[in-house]
Parts: sequence; C-alpha cells; structure tokens
Amino acid sequence: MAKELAKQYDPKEVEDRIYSFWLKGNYFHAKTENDKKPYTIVIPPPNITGQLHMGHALDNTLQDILIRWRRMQGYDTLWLPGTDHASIATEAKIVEKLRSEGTSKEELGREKFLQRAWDWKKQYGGTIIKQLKKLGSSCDWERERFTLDDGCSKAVREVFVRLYEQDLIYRGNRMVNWCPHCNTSISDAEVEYQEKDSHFWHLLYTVKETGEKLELATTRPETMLGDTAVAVNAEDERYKHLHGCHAILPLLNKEIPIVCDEHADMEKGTGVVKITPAHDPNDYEVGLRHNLPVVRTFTYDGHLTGAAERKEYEELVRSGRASADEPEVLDCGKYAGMTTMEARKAIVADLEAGGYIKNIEPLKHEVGICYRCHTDIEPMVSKQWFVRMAPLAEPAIESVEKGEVKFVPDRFTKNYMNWMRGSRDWCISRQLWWGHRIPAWYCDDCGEMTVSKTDIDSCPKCGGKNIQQDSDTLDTWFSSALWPFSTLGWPDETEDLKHYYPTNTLVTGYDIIGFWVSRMIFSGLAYTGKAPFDTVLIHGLVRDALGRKMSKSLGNGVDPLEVIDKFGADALRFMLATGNSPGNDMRYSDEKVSASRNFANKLWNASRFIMMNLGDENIACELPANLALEDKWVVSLYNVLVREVTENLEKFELGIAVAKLYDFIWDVFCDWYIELAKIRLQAGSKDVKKILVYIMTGILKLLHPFMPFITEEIYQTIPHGDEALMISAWPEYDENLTFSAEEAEMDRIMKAIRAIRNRRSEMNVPPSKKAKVIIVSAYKETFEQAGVFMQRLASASEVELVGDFSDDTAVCIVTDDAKIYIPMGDLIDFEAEKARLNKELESAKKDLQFVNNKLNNANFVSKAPQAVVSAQREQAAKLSEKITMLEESIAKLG
RNA sequence: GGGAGCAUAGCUCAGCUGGGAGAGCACCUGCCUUACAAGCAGGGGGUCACAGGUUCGAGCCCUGUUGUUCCCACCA
Repeated sequence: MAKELAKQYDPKEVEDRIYSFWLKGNYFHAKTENDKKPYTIVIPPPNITGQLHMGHALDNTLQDILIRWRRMQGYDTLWLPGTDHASIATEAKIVEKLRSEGTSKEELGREKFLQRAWDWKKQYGGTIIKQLKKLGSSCDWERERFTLDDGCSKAVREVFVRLYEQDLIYRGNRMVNWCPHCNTSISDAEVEYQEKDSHFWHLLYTVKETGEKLELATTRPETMLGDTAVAVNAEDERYKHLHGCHAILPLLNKEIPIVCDEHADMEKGTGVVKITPAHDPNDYEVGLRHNLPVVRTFTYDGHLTGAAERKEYEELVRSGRASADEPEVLDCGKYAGMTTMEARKAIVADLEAGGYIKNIEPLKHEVGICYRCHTDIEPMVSKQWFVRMAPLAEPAIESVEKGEVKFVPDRFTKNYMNWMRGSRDWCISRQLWWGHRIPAWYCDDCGEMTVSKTDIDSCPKCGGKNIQQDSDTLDTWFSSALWPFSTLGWPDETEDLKHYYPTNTLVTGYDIIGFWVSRMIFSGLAYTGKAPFDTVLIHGLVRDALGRKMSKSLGNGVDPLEVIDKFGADALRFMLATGNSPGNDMRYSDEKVSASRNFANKLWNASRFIMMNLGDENIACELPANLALEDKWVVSLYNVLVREVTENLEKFELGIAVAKLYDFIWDVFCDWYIELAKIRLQAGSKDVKKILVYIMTGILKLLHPFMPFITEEIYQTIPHGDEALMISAWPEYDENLTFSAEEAEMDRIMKAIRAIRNRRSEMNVPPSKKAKVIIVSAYKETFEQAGVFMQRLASASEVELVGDFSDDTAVCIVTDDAKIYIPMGDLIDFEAEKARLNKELESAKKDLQFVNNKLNNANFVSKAPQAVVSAQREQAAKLSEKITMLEESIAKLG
C-alpha cells in the first residue's frame, strides 16, 4: 500500500477501498468469544422506506465510535444492524404507488399487496444499509436483521400469546385515535398536537322539566348527534335544581339525561358540557362513569354514518355477535355521508336556523394530528387490541429507579418516568396489511376466538373450518420493542442471546424515548427478566445552519451522502462528534465539516512528513532508550491524552474527547513537536524517528473511532504491528511516562519562543531576517538546550546565555523565567521600548496585586485547599521575579 | 396547565467534581520557513442574559426575573 502520498488527502480514493479491506478481514464480525467481555449495541433500525439523513448519520457515528473503541479495548463487540418494516410508512408509500398506477390495495387484495411490499423491501430496503456503510459503520453484517423476518416474527407471536394468556393483552371497544386518512387507529404516542384556528359554538339546549335554556359551548358541533348526556358539576349551585332532569337534544329532539360529573369544570364557560362518548376521550370516560350509551356517528373514513352502517350494526346485534361494549351506530339521516367538515357546516346552519346558537366565538386550540400524514385525528370508539400498561410499567419504573438502566444525560430519566407513569393502555392493532398479523382467529360457526403461536386451520372449540384470522396487524413499535432480544434469537436460548444479552449501550434521539426506549425497557424486563441495556445515550437533533429542524417540507435537509462526497466520511463524522454534547441539539454547517476536513488533511500531511523521513528504514513502534527533553515532553503529554480520552469515552463525553485529540494533534504534535523534530531529523537521528512513529501510531489509534478511514489508511503505510488498526490495541496510560520536570522545562522554552515571535511580529521583522538572541536566566540548563529550538522556531541566528547584558540597541523581552535580548540596531525606537516595558511592568504589578490580595486574605489561606494556596504562592513568586527583571531592564535603559 | 433545555467573542459552540474565560469559523498583520496556503506565526474582540443569595472565591451551586426552544397534558 506504500506509495508516494498525495499532498492533499483524497477520501474518495481511500474510503471504499479501506471499507472493503475491513470486510475482507471480517473484523466487524462478532465471534462470540466467551473468554472476552462482550460489548453490544443494537442499532435503532432505520425504516426500510428511509434515506439516510443527518439524524441517522449522527446516531450511527456515535455508535460506531463506541463500538470501535471497545473493540480496540479488547471487548468481544457486537454491533447488530437491521431495518424496521415501518408498517404505516411503508404501506402509505405502496398505496400511493398503486394509486399512481391506477389501482388500489383493495383491488389488489391482501396477498398481492404484501407481495408488492416485499418486492419494495427487496428493492429499497438495502439502500439505507449501503448508506450506513458509506459512513464507515462497523456493523456485523452477517447478523443483519429485519423486524418482519422469521425470527423477529416468532418473537412477536411469542410475546403476543404470553401477554394474552396473562391477560395483559385484551380486545375491546375503547376510545382510540383514528386517522381517517391512513384509515387506521394509532397509539397515543403517534398523535401530535398543533394549534389551529377554530371556533367555540355556544349552544342552547332546552331543559325538558323546566323549559329553561341551558347554555353550553363546544368546539365540535358535528359530534352533537352522538350526544348521550349533558354534564354539570355536582357542586355547581347554578344547576343544582337540574339534577335528575333531562335536556332535549336539538335537531334529533332526543331526550338525554343531565348528569353530575367531575369533568364539568365550574370555572370553564358556563360549567355545562355536552357528552359525546363515542367521539371524545373525556366524554368517553364520563360515559363509563355514568353508564351512558355510546352512539357512533362517524364512519372510520371520516364521514357521517347512514342507513348502511346502521343496518350493519343491527345485523350484528341480531346475530348476537355484538359484544357488550359494542357502540350503537346512528343513521344520521340528512347528514349521512357528509364528511365531518361538511357535517359541521350543515349542522351549524340547522342549529342557527332553529335558534339553538347563542353566539360563535373564535378560538385557537390544540388539535391532535396524525404524526405520519398530519390529518386531524378523530377520537373514536373502536374495537381494538390493547396492552395493559400499568402492570408492565411498574417494573420498568423500578428498574430505572434502581439504576439498572442509566440515561445519559441524566435529565432524560425524568422524561422517561413521566412517559411511563402517564401512559394509558397501548393500542397495538392497526388496520393495515404490512406488518405482523395479529395471531387471533375467529370461528364463524361458534364465535370462539383463539389466540395461537402457530397458524390454525380449524376451531379448537367446535372443530369448524370456518375460521378467519384477525385482519389487523400490530403497531410497528410492538416488534421494535423486542428488538434488543428478538435479534439475538429470543425466545430461543441461543449462544448469541446468552453471550450478548443484555446489551450495553443504546444510542438514540430524545424524540423516541416514549415510542421506543420505554417500550424496550418494559418488554425486556417482562419477557427476558432483564433490562435490555445498561445505558441509554441520548443525543439531540441535527438542525440546519439557522437552527431549524431539517424537514422535507422546508427543503432544508442536508444529505449526508453529498457531504461525504464533498468532504469525506471522516470529516462528517468528526464534525458530528465535535461540539456535540449528549442530549443537546446541534447545527449543521458546511464550514464545520470543512474545518474537520482540514484537520484530516493536517493529519495526512503529518504522516506524509514522517513517511518521507522514514524512507525505507524499518522503524519499530517503540520508545528509544534515551529520550531527549522534547521527547519526554511530548510523550508525557501524549500519555495524559491517552488517559483523558479514555476517561471521556467512558463517560460518553465524545465531544470533549475529540476536542482534546484535535488540540494535541494540531498544536502539540504538529506545530511544536514535528517542528522540533526537524532539527534532529536533519542530523539523521534514529531516536526521533522512533518517537514520531510512536506518537503517530498512538494518535491514529485514539483517533480511529472518530476518523476510521484516514487513520487506517495512514496506519497501513507506516510501520505497524497488527494487520489492521481497527483491531489493534487501544493505548493505555503508563504512569512511568509522566515527565513533569521536562514538561515544565519545555513550558519555559516555549514561552520564550512565543515571546520572541510576538515581539518580532509586533516590530514587523520578517522570519527571513535572523537575529541574535541573548538570554539571561536562572534556568541556565534549560535554555542551554533551547538554543537550537530558538534558531529553528524563533528566527534566532545564534543564541547566547550570559549572566548579565546591557545594550541600548537591543529589544528586551521578559518572561516569567528569563530576560531575552535581541540586538536590533536601528530598528529600535528607544522611547517606545521603554514605554512598552513600563506597560508590561504595570500589568505584572497588577497581577501580583491580585494574587497578593488573595494570599493576604486569612480566610483564603485557611479555607482554600492547600494545593490552590501553594499554586498562588508560586505564581506570586514568579511575578515578583518578573517584576524584578523588568525593573532591571528599564533601569538599564536609563 | 405541568416539565425540561438553552442564554458565554461578530457567527457556531466547548467549558468535566466552583480556584483569575476557550476552540473553530470570520476579522486584522506578517510569512510560499520544502509535511500541509485546506498551511505557518502573531493580533484584536467577552461586566459568561438580568437581579439577589451561598462561599475565602461563582460562567459553574441556590432563588427569582426576562428571552428562547422543546416535551408532556383530556382544556368542553
């Protein structure tokens, strides 16, 4: 692989080749080694309909960083990939496609429709997987799963039947959220809210017994045909005389009871509420409390019911198939067949004509909409399957309270708890075809319902063959909830399950804590007895440069693949990891990626420089026996870097880790060490080459999880041990490599060099104009070594150490540790020099004053930690020295 | 209505357990010093939203205020 390296790093030339190299080495594959500690991540399965977006890029970059790091640390790592069938989203796409072809799912029939869906999956399901590979994701592709594959389906059935047998799944007529566009029920979690302009219609109902007009307000007059009561608060003095009376429902002239219920709030409006149990969640509850009839007036596709629906209902009752909780269906007569909006207009018009409307008031209120298609949700009583949440939520809450599952950052624990505590029973049936079909069969002969793990073809009760499977499918999230263990083979006790479950880290956005994370936790506990992971690493959203959510409708989405094409996958990954702290949103901008790209290029050129100097020499990656001052300095700092980066990763502080790497590589290694190394390289030192290889190798390892491609590419060109960087050992902190004295020495030298550069720059002396440097310092030995450094880095023609010095034509620079003179001849403005030194003196005195104020404070000295106090004392001493030196210099100027 | 986050240099954001404010980009100055101009050296720029409090000491902890974003909730 060794060759002449290009001046600029070209990710396009490298990335696919390196990815193939990894695949060929089978490095992503988890080998289930029982002597190694496992580390497992299951991927949040992207939808098969999806294209990789920035959210995925972030999510998977974080996962890949963690998994690569742990792999290098020697864990038996498994990153298990896969995709989600996304029932509602996929079905919607296929339905749309069918419509464009002039047909429909009904016309096609279930079988053929599902065939189309599988074809779709085959054709597009691999797209996002390919895109994940472009990012560099080191998933174990041999274990790739799909929520609708045989194994996951088996797990789904197992769970469904178990829950049913434990009475944790039931079927019944309940209030659900109905999407008239998707034509299915959806769960509470799938409803979003949006503020919309509407009206408050103040209606007047007549009380039958007293003849008085009762004023009440509603936002949904179109539901009034289904009213089965009017409610007032029992404590409300205004209406006490009406307890037990009846109201006459306008238009239908139907007598409905006036009930007392806590739901009626005396403070709100007139304190009177109309009750429509079939089409309002609150009213449904009121209805249950007062045993009110439930009258359905809407069809499932959002029209008012008519004679046909009524007839269907009557059939059901006559045949005895109607369950006890079956809602009555009304023939809405002249309104039948209207959409709810049309009905609203017609009903309001009729009410107005009948004098039943007191007034209409404009109103803004939150309306529930479908998270997929944004259609207004119709709350509706409907026969559905539900998971009983309370018994499942309890252990899930306890587990998190006990710390078995930890959220990072911690504040999302609260978010999770709220969700768990507040959730109502989970509606899991969907009137869709693409998904896990509910394993329940109904016998047409005897009416028996059978729930079974395996398909059945006759009724177990009467033996009849006229059985039909429930036509509904399960909520997509039902199978997602099982993902951490269904993918490992559960319910079978597979080797994978034993070895890799429970998994370790779940990485996901805060937006699906309710949808997914909480359901995995209660599912894991309920079915495997263990929490499915120990840590949930939460990240935020990737927004656009203006801070807006990226969305299709705004057209402000940034395609990660285009970014990869332009800047490289490493640059994108590095950018996503940099400045990202857990749980916080971040903004995307090309400038940031470009900065990351520049960093990659910097690394590339550093390696190019090292390669150039290595030539054909075979340099082992080891420290030489004798370390020079600058070697000890860089090794010491590198050693600290190893410790800190590792610690940061352990705490999931990826953004901090990556910032430290950036600083070390660019500032410490490239700008200082390599520059210093040039001196000895020219002299042909082999030791310095060893150090360069040693540090570069360490850097590549530490940076590899973040920038896998370029680091691997460089690793393959420099002398290396393991066949691949990605499976090489993660560096470890070595306390023998701490050289504090040398760090301090280098610090003095660097300060002096910076001070000289600074002065020269201020005086506009070009680097090409070399000048002699004369140093007066108590740190003789240090500065004796520094001579060559100064020639190289501070444009010194020669460096002389003297006990004392005086020259009117020399610039004087004072650092904490030394007085430095640079004879400049005519360039010196005598007065300006004096003024500058005086200014510096003032500033040093001020600083000393500040420190002394602290040290003179008895409370500070007695209460502050000893280390802090002594640090201040040291600083005071340094400043005093500096002041003395400055004063001497000024005195010499006269 | 409840809860949470954010508010730090012109812009985007770091700032880990409280010890005299940092980076990237942008800006200004000088450099093609042969690894890198996607670079090097230097520089300017911040009462850390506001008001109190705890502390020897607060960007960091506590209380309140303002602005902003988000989540949850059945507002008829």
